[in-house]
Amino acid sequence: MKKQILVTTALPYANGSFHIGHIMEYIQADIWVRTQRMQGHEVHFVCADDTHGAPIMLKAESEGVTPEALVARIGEEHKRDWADFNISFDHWHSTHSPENRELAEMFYNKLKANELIVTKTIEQFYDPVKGMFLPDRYIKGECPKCGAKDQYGDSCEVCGAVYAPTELKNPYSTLTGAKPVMKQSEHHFFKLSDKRCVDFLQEWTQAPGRLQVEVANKASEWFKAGLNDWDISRDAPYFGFEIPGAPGKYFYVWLDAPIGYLASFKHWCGKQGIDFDAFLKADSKTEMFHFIGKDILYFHTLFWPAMLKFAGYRVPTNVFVHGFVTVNGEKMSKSRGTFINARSYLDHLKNPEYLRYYLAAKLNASMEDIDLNLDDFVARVNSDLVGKYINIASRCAGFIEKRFAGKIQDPALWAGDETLAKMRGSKGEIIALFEAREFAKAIRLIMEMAADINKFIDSERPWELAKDAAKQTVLHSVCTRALEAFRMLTLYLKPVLPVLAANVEKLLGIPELSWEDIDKPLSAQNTIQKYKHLMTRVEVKQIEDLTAANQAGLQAEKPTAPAVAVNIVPIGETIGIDDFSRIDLRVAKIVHAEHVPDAEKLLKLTLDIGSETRTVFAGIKSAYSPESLIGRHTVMVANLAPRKMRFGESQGMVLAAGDGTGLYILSPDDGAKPGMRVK
RNA sequence: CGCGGGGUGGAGCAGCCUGGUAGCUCGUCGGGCUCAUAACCCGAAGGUCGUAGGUUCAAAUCCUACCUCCGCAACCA
Repeated sequence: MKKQILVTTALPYANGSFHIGHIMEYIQADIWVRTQRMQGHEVHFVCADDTHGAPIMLKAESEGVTPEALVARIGEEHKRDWADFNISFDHWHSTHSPENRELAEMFYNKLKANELIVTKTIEQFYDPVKGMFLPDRYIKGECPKCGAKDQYGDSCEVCGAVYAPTELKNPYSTLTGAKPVMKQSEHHFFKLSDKRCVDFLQEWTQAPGRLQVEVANKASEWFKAGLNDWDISRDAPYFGFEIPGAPGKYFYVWLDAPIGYLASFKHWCGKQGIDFDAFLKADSKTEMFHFIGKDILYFHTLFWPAMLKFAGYRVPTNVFVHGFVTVNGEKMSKSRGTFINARSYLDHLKNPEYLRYYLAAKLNASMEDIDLNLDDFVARVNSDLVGKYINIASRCAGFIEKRFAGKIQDPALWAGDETLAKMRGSKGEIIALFEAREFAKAIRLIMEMAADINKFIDSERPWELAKDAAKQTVLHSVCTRALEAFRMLTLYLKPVLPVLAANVEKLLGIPELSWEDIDKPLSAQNTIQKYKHLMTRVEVKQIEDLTAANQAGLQAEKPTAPAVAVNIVPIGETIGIDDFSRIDLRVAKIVHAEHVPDAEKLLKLTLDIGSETRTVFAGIKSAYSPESLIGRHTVMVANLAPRKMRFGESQGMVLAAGDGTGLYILSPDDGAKPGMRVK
């Protein structure tokens, strides 16, 4: 029976370019979607840019453009990127669209009619200079426990203390440097704590066989803690949709983001003449799947199903959760050149199918992180794809083309071949693995078959048969069977490698392959074309260039960034000369510098100040390597009371300038000697 | 004791649910072959399956504790 399926991937936030983490999700979903389509199912695969919220508003402001212009520009870039990775989205929309506004308002009104919207007055930090409420991420201050400066409102990265933003000492807004004040505001909440929601979500998330077990476990943890109401409004100024009947209040970006799935689909329905309402109605027989990363589980397993349910729509059939991409075993890092964005991959590696294959060879249905190991990437692609799989065609197509005028042997002569029959018989297993998102298992199975065919060719020795006029029939048979095997391998790999498959279809002179074609072997109708390379190997050099370019790109970015946004903190209160002279500043020579194990921000410095040496822990790891500091002169506060830290005693403080984005230690002019007083 | 997921030959992974001589790809070494994009085929070396206990006739696999790595931590997006 033909299924009707709606598939989405998580909406990317429209404030930056795609990196391979985004692309991994799209590739995973795309392989799954293509598997379904090849079975003849009706699949609608949509996504959109997530465009609202304070960060986009502020980024647009800093660039001197409107938010609309910013998200339009990013949207165009996104579309080019996914298209170049052969992701088969039917439609790509934007949450800043008429459809989304209409749907968001409707959801809100329906939830309100269901008595699931409540208002409460809350207190929040407010930046009086900027005139806006501040999300926690824009507030910094001194740690209430250890006094470390420039800490965020949730925890201290120096001493590890955890606290609320209101406990920060000398808090300031990272936007203006102003001291934030507490201000009251009325917010709208979605009553997730309502018994109807809790009961429904309990049942929905814990239904056997629906969510991945890890996901269901995580959800049950949340139930134990109790569900809290969800704050869905934000105060102006905010880039988003104004809440109906609540002037100055806007929908929180996360409210309209998932609705954006439906907005995108609705737009697509309009173009295609599909009945949107019938597809989405509560008792619809259609299916709906969301591919997401583990970081946004909460939104997709709690808020979203509850919103759909109580607005009277059908709920997701399932939510497929994946882990994160690491590169060479670690989180992507700009300084190591492993922060690979989509465009730079394409510029250097050219062929998106390398990545599609590599990721497929590693992906499974769990939410484990997946590692892109660059050495392994080269080995795997070259060995599996080129050496094993494509090599089969390369070994045999030439014989058929040159010696048999491109015609394969009469199928009646090899119809009963057991190896081929066995390969055909794997169809069900392979489709099942793709559908279960066990791509790595499917690839292993397929590559095993490719290895078998290479062994077969090797044992039959077509190159020797070719020299013997009496053995032309055997030669014809061997090459024909190998090519038929190649055709099947191509079919099995088609969800992963759509472009390569299309080229193979041309080579073999066959129509577009779908799953049922497994039973339609090559025949006299097909003419094998002259073999041309279907895929070139990945050169190690290309990978080196990619990482080098990423590092170079980072260098180039640096000088421009601070120029746009230097955060000037207001001048402090006036002090007398007496106050100043109490601070004993000395020229210090950094005689040694080293990393502190387990410390995220600290370097341990040994300073020579003439009369003695001091040990100082400085929070400058992010900006300096120890090697680059040794031998330098700088300025330190010599009479600061020693402070015990987790890693030892810090006997002073090194002076450095910074605005939260960069960090620059001070240096005296040449000639200054350790121990000289600075005044 | 915040939560989740890992730790298997040099690298990347499978096996673990349903205990029973440790498997795949790459790399290394030796051999073969030459149709093919230095490819393919055969063989070898290399592992106390993170550590310590426990259950069992038998544990990579089940249980407990610990060590360690990665990621996450809703009222940020």
